[in-house]
Amino acid sequence: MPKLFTMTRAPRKATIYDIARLSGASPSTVSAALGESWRTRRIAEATVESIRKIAAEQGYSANMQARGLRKARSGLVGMIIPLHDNRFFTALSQSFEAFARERGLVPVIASSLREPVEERRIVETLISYAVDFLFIAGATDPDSVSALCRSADLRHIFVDLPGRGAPSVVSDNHKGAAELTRRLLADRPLRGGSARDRLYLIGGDAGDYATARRIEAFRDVLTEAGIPPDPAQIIACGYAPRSAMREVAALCDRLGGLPGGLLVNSLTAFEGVLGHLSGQPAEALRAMVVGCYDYDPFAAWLQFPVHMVRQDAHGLIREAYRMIDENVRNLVLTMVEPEQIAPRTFYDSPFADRG
Amino acid sequence: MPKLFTMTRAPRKATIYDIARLSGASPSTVSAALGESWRTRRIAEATVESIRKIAAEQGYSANMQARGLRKARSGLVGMIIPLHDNRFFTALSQSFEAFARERGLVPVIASSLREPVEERRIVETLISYAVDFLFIAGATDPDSVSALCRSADLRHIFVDLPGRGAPSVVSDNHKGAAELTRRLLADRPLRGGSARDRLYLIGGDAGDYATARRIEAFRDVLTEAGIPPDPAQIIACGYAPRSAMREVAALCDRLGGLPGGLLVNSLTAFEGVLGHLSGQPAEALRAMVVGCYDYDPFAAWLQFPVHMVRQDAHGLIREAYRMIDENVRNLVLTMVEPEQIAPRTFYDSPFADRG
DNA sequence: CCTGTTTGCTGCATCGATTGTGCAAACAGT
DNA sequence: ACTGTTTGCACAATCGATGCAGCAAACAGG
Repeated sequence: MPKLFTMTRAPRKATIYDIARLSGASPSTVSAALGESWRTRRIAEATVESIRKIAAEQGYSANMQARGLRKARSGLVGMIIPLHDNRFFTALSQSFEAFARERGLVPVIASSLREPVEERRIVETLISYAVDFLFIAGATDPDSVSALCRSADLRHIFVDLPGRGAPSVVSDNHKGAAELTRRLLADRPLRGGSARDRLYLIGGDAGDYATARRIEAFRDVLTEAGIPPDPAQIIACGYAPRSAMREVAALCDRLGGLPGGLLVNSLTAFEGVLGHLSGQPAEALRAMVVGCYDYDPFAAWLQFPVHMVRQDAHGLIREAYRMIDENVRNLVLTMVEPEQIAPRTFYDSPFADRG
Repeated sequence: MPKLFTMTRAPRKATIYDIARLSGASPSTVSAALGESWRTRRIAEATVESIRKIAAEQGYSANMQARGLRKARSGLVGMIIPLHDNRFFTALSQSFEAFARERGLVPVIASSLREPVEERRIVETLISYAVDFLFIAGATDPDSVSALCRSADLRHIFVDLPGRGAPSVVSDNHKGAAELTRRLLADRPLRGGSARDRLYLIGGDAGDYATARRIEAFRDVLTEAGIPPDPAQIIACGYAPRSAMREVAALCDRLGGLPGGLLVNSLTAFEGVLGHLSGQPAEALRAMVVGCYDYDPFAAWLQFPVHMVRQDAHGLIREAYRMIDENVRNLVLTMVEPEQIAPRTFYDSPFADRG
C-alpha cells in the first residue's frame, strides 16, 4: 500500500505574483482576471481563461488578509451569543451560519457567557478583524456595545433583545408568554385558593429585556383572569441550572409540596428545575402543570407533559439579514412571533435532514 | 434625556501612524511599544508608557489583517463540526472556544452538515484566512481534508474520529459502548428467546468510525454474554431524526411490539426514536431498557429511564490543544474515556454557572 | 498618411503592521 | 581628548491584493 502522506513540507502558497510569472501577465491583470473586475478593466476573455486555468492548476486561493487589508472589509461576519450549550442559541448559530454561507461570508460565532467584560473584549476583537457586520444576541449591555461598534463604524443588529443603538429583531416575548400562561391556566385553573394552588414563574433575570416582557405578560394574563399574582410567584433567579434547582427546592419547602403550576423561563433553568422535580413522586408531578419558554426536543417527552414555546430562531436571523441586505440604519424594532408547542409534539427543525 | 447616539460618522480607526504622529515617535517605535518586542528593540520604558497612554486614549486596536498579512498567521483558529444543533458538538464548541480565548486566539467554528463538498469549501476558506490551526470533528473524508491542509502547511488535529494524515484524539467508543451494552443487559438480560426479547442498536452510519467501533463493542459484549447478535439487531440508519423514527416504527411493526431493549447511537437519532416511543403506552415503555450514546440533560429525565454515555468533550478538546501546544506532528491516536451516566442523574457541565 | 479612439494590459501606490538595518547621541574606558 | 560600546530610535522593505493612471498597439475615419 502506498504511503499516503509524505512529510515533505508544502511549498509556500501560490500568490498572484506566482500566477503572474507562470502566465506571463502582470499581477494586476491576474488579480482582475481572478476577481469580478476583469470586464470593466477590459481584460481579454482569452487572457482571463488562461489565467484562471493556471490558477486552478496551482490550487490558488486568495489571501484574505491581504484582500481585507486593501478593501477594508474581511468577508467575516460576527455573532455574539451567551453560550453554545442551549438549543435556542444553537438554533440561532445554525441559521446565522447558513445565511452567511449563502452570501459567501464566513461566520464567526462568539459566546460571552453573559460576562460584560468578555462581551466587550469580543466586540473589540471582532472589530480588529474588520468583520463586515455583527449580530448581537443577548448582550448584557447593548448601549455600550453599540457605542463600541459605532466608534469603528461597524454595522450591527440586535437579535432577541433590543438595543437603542441599532436596529433590533426580537421575539414577541409578551405574546409568547401570555399565550403560554393562558394554556397553563386552561389546563388547570390555578385560582390561588392557597399558596400551593398558584402558578409560579421561575428563572431568568428580571433586568433582561426578554424576561421582563415575559414577566409582564405573566402578570397581565393572571390579572385578566382575576387572579392578580403575588410577587412571590415570580422567581427570577437567573439562568444557571444550579440556582433554579435551589430555588425550586426552596419553593417546595415553603409550600410544603409541589406548586400547582410552573412556568420555567429558560431551558437552562429548566435543567435545574428538572433535577429537583425528578426526585418527586410521579403522581405529585402529574398533579402539576408545567410550561417552558423555549423548546427542546427531549424536554418535549418528559415524565410529565410540558407546554413549550418555540422561538423562531430561523425567522429572527432571516429578518436580521434582511436588514443588513437592505441596509436598514434607523432604529426599527421588528417582532417575530414565537410558536406554541403542545406537550409531546415532534417538531422538525429547519435542519432536520441533519446528522 | 440626552440623545444617546448621534449619527455622526466615526472618524477612520486610529492606526499606528496616527499614534506615531500624536506621540512624536515613528510608526515602528509605536508598533514595538504596543507589542511585545519593545524590550528587545530597546525602546525606553518611558517612551513605551507614553505611547501606550496615547493609544489607549485613541482607543487604538491593531488591524489584524495587516498584522496577519505581515506575520503570515492570523490569530484565528478553526474547528469543523457536523452541526450546531446537538449537545455533544456544542459541548465541543464551548470548550474549543474557551481554550482558544485562554490563548488569545479567535475561534471560528464551521458546520459542514456532513456534506463532503461543504467540508472542502470550509477548509479552503479557512486556509484563505490563514487560520493558525484546525480541529476537525466529524469529517466525512479525513484523508482529503488532510491533503488540503498539508498543501497549505496547516496544522490540524482530528477530534472524535481519527484521520490518517494528522494526530487524532478520539473517544474510546468501544469501551463506552461495551460498558453501556453491559449495563443494559444487567438491567434486563435479553437472551433472545424471541426476536422481541433482544437488544437492538439503532442510528448512526456503519461507515463512520465511531459508529463502527460501537457496533463492534455491541457485538463483542453480546457474544461474550453467550447471545451472539443477529445482523437484524443492528440498524445503522443514519443520524437524522426522521429516519430513526421510521426505522424504529418499522422494527416495532416487524416485532409486533416494542423490542426488549434499544441502544440508540446518537442524540439526533434518539429524537426520532422518541417521536415513535412516545406514542406507546407507558407500561410497554417501562418493560423496555433504553440506552443512548451521548448525553443530554433533558433526555436524562424522560418517562422511562435512559442509560447514557457522556463523552468527555472538554477532555477531547483539551488533549487536542495539548498536541498543538506541544507541536505534536506524528500520527498519534489519543483515547479519551467517556463516562457512563446512570438514568435520572443531574450532571453539571463544565460551564454550569452559565446562563 | 495622419489624427483620434478603443482595446488590452502594465506600473505603481496603497492598505497597516512588522522587522532588519543603520545611525546619531550618550556614555564608558584609558 | 579619543576610541569603543551601548542606548534609543528612525528608515525602508515587506507581506499579497487592489485599483488608479497611463501607455503602447490596433483600429477607424477622413
